[in-house]
Amino acid sequence: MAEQDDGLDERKQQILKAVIDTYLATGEPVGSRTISKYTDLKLSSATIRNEMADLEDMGYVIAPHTSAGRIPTDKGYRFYVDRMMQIMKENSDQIEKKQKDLDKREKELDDMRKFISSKVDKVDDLLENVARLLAKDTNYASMISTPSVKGNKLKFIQLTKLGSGKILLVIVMDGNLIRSKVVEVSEDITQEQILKLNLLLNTTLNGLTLEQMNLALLSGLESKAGQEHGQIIREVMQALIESIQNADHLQIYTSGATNIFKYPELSDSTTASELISTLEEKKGLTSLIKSEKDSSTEDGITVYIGDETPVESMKDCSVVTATYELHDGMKGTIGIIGPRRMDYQKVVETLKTIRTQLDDIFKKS
Amino acid sequence: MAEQDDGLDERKQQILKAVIDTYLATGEPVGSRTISKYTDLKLSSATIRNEMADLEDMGYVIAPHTSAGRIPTDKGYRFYVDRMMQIMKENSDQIEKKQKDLDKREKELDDMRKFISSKVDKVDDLLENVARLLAKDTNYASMISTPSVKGNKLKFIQLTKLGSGKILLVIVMDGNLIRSKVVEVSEDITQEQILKLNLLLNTTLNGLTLEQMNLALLSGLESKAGQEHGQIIREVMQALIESIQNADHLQIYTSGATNIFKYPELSDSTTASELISTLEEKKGLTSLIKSEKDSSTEDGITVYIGDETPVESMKDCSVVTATYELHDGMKGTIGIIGPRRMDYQKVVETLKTIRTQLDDIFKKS
DNA sequence: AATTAGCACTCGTACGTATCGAGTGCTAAC
DNA sequence: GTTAGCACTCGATACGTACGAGTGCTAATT
Repeated sequence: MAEQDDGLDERKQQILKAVIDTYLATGEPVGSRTISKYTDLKLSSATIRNEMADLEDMGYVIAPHTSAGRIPTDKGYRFYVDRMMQIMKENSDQIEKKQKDLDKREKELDDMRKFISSKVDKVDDLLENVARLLAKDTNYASMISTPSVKGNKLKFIQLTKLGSGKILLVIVMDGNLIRSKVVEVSEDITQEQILKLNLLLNTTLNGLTLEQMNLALLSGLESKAGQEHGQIIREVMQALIESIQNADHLQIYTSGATNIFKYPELSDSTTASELISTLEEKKGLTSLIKSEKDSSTEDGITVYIGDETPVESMKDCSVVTATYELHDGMKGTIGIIGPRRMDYQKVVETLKTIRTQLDDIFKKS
Repeated sequence: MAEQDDGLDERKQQILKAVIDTYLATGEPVGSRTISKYTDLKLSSATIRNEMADLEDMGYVIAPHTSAGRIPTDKGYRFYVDRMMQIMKENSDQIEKKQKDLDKREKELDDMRKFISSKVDKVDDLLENVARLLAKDTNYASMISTPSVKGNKLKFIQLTKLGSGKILLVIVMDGNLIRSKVVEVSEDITQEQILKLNLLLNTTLNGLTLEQMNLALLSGLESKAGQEHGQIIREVMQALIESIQNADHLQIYTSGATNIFKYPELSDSTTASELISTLEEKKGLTSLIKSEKDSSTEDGITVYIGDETPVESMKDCSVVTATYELHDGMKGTIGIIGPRRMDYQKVVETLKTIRTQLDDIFKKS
């Protein structure tokens, strides 16, 4: 009943929640009268006013100008996200939500299944479509990164003579990921040489992860093979090394960038332009992709509010990211980018179900 | 001296050109006084006014409101592009342009060379970078499509047993384009079967273009192979057929979408949103990709002005496209999307040099 | 002591009016 | 055929007023 951590007593919390909830819905500063009616707590606007003044002093809300209602500050949002979303989770307004959830999930699953059928060699398409789906579903912008394959095990390497001076190099990894390349060599290589090389490579490298094939191992292999087979082999090995090192080239898909125009606070032409640029260019998004550990929430979902985001151009946004897992520790990142006043609850939920589904898909393949 | 086609005498043409030129530069309606000073034709503003009134009657320019200057209509732009740009080409203001051109081209060439070094298996990266370059260079939005490989000849097909129930399928085409896929089959196939199949496929299909491998040929092959080798083979063939038919999946890269914010007439939030959406989604851009023939200009460069563009959301834009050639008739399309008042001359020139460079790169590989 | 009613005050928004100036069309003079 | 001159139009800009939502504070109420 009395003061809790952060000095917010029960009632202040309720009022803060009310402010944020209605602000999320309307996007406009919310006044004391509104709350006095909206909530079940039977309090007059005057009382609310006093409390809100306190909340403002404590930095949870702010009034854009003297005679306007209050809007949440980043601190307010943070409190809301950290403290209040779990409470809601356990709470009881799920009667109506259950049904909605079921419908939505059903639809999502359906959409997903369509793309599962198009199998593994189209991971790219799958991810792209997931991004699209997310964006359409949430009305925010979405991004998704291809999972790292660094931890993937090598299944099979094959060199094939293609014609004069050209050799086809194919690398197959766990999860049926394929990388292929045509290598041009200065001299011809004999059929026999290729066969031997194939054998050597497969016996030496098979089952290793890309990580384990460090430079030392590979260049050791290169010189060894070169000793036996000469200069051309060295060229081939060099190409192989390059291929393996480039195999992990991370890709990022985005969708729904234009959703930001649905939120006036982001529609201003320079803000929008910068935002869309970073979404288009993709490079800037890498800082959102998570390394193993820093999953701040237990379930690998992170919420960045306003300035907290590592991406400069998203200072006026909030970003929610989740990781999905391929198999052993290979992670990709999904992200939702929207206005500060995004529906955090819905986004977190959506992200969770999508993540689960992706996990399932990849585990099967 | 007298009336030419379209009823525009020499002087009217000069005035029209002046209007358009200064409007391209400023983006604001241009008045009679401005032109009277700007041009070398020694005419008072009053005379210009009369001429401009005529031009308005004929539909080449329009006044946004009573007391404003004139801006070009689509018809005006069209005339400008069709008639006047060749003239300028031959004209003499190239003294200053030459140097600028040289610098620019040099820079472009340099940038290109960097990416040529990264060779053919990165066509995608190359094209993406060309798009970026174009966008940065012109300050408009750019798009570029991967060339069709329908006309590409098959060089090599290879099936490899990968493990139980899995077969690696690799297709190599002219220009070292590779498509690969892992095929899952219900039963194991023997090593011997695979070798025979490899032989059969290569001897039958080698040198054919993807186009020539029509369904009839392939399914004939399928049943023939199936007869000899049973059910599993049929599955493999089926996968092959799919692969070949999907091999030509066209990709489109875009860049600089946010450049449109540099032009107020496109910055309005709904216009911008629609435009950026179609650039982001890419699907809508396919109508810009050209079939062989309809190169309206001799050199395969097409200029769409305003409503002329086949893309709905670009009604307020102009679009200039060019085709580049891989080798035998395989074409890709480059496009620039900007405001009606785009610098047509510069864009056409830039497009031409880029196209030439692309042609060169691909001819070498 | 906490809550509430009441009220003066603030400030953003909408709207009407006045002013300004760029540019036109037209007429008459050259 | 060209140009000077002038009345006129109309968007843009600035300013003043009215309105209303919402506040903060004080005094009354429970």
